[in-house]
Amino acid sequence: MARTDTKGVTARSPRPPKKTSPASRAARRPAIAKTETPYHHGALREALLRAAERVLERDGLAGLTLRAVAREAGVSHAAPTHHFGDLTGLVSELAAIGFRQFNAAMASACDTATSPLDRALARPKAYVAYAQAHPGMYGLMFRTERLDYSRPSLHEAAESSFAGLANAISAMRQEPISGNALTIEQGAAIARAWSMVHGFTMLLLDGRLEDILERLPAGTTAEQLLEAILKSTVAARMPTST
Amino acid sequence: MARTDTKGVTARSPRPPKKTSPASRAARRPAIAKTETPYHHGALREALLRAAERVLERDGLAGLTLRAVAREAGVSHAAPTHHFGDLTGLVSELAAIGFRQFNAAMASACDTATSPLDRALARPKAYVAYAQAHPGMYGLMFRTERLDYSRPSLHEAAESSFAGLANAISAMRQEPISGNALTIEQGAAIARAWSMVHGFTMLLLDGRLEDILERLPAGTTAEQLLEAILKSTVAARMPTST
DNA sequence: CTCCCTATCTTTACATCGTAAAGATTGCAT
DNA sequence: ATGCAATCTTTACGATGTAAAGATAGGGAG
Repeated sequence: MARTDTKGVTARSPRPPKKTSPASRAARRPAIAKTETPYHHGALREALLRAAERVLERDGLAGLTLRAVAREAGVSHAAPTHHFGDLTGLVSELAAIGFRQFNAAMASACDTATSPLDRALARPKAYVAYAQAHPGMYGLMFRTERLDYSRPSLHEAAESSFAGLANAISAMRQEPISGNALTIEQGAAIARAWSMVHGFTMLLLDGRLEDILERLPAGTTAEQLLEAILKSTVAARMPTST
Repeated sequence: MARTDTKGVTARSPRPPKKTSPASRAARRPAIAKTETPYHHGALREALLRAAERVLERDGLAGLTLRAVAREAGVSHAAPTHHFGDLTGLVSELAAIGFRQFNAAMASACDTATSPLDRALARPKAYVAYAQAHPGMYGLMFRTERLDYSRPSLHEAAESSFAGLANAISAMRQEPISGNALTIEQGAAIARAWSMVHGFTMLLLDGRLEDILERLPAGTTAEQLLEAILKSTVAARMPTST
C-alpha cells in the first residue's frame, strides 16, 4: 500500500525520512507482475470515469468526490487531476456520458412507438424512466452547479439532447422547426414540455410527489400519475387525434 | 479576536500553554461594554438565521457553510451546533423561513388579481418571480439534499405551501378538493401545475432556457415565455372563459 | 446573599475534501 | 542509448463538519 489515502489512516503521522526510497515500490513489483498496478495505468481516464459512475450509483451525489473515485480506481488521490483538471472536469465528463446514455434511451424509446399518441407518450415516459433508473446520474446532469458546459463533450451531448426534444415537439405540432429561429408559440411548446417533464422528474426524485401519490386511489404509481398528466395534456393539444 | 476561525489564519500554529488564561477575555470586555460581544449572545439562534440568509444571498448555496455563518454572526465556528445540531438543522430552519416568505408572496399575489384569467396567471408568475428574486433561497428549498422534513417548522411551512397550490387548482377547476382523498384527475392537475412551474423555474435558474430564449424574437424575456406557456395551457383547460 | 447547576459559547482536535507543487517512473522520439 | 515529456505518487495546506472538553454567566435552591 504505497497509497496514502486509504480511509482511516491519519494523515498527520510522523513521516519517515524526507526522501522516499525509490526501491520500496520496485521491490513489491519485481518486473514479473504486470497485473500488479503498474505506475503507468495506460487507460486511467476511462477507468476513472467507470469508477466514478460506480461511486455515483453506490454512494450518490454526495459521495462522488475526487478522492473516492481515485480510491475506487485504485490510484493515488491526485491522479485524476492530470486527466480532468479538477472535480468540475471529472463531473462534467461523467455528465456527458450520462447525456449520451440518456439520448440513446430516448432514441430507442421512440423506435418502439407505433400510434401517434404512443409517440407522444413514449418520450416523456422514457425520460422519467431513465431518471428513475439512474437517479444519481440524473441528479448529476441537472442538479449540479459544478458542471462546465464549455467542455465540448458535455456541450455537445447536452445540445443533442435538446435537439431531440425540439424535434419531438416539431413532429407533434406537425410543423418543421427552423434551426435558428423560433416563434413564441414554438418556444412555449418546447419550454412547456421540457419544464413539465423535468419538473415532474425532480419532484419525483425528491419525494415531493409522495404527498399526492398517497392521496390517490391506493396503489397508484408515479407512472400512472404521469400518464394521466400526459394524456389530458396531449388530448388538449394534439391536432385532431381521435 | 479570541475567535480562531478568522479566514487565512493557519489552524496548525504552535499553540500557547494548554490552559487559556481566563483573564484574557475579561480584560478586553471590562464590564462596561455591553455592546461588545458578550459571552452569552441572548438571541444567537435568530441572529444565526439572519446571518445565514445574508451569506446565502451574498455567496450562494456553495458559500453557505456552518463556519461562514458563524463568522458572519461574529461567534465561534462551533456555536451554531448548540442551536441547530448540525448543518442540516441550520439549513432546514432557513428553508422553513424561505417557505414562509414564499407563501406570503403567493398569498399577496392572489389578492391583487381580479379576473379569473388573472387569478390563473398570478400564482405561477409570482412563483417564478420569487425564485428569481431569491435564487439562493429557492435553490436551498428545492435543490438541497440536506433538508430534514421531519423538522416541524419545515414540514409545516412546506405543507402549507402545498396546500396553497392544491387550493388554487381546486378553485380553477371549480370543484372542492377533499382534504385526504384525490381523484386521479385532481392529482394529475395538481402534479401537472406544480411540475410545470417548478421545472420552468429550475431550468430558468440553471440557465438552461437560454438556448430557447435567444432563438425567440429579440428581446423576449423569460416572463413573456412563461406567459405564453400559461396562456395556451389555461386556454385549453379553463372552463368556458372567453 | 451565596453557591452551584445548567445552558450557552469557545477552544481544541481530527477526519475528510480539493488542489497545488514537487518528486518518481516510464514510454517514446531522437 | 539517452533525454524529454507525459503520467502517477507524495507531500503539504487551507477549508469544512463535527465531536469533546473547557470557560462563562444566568438563575434557582439553600
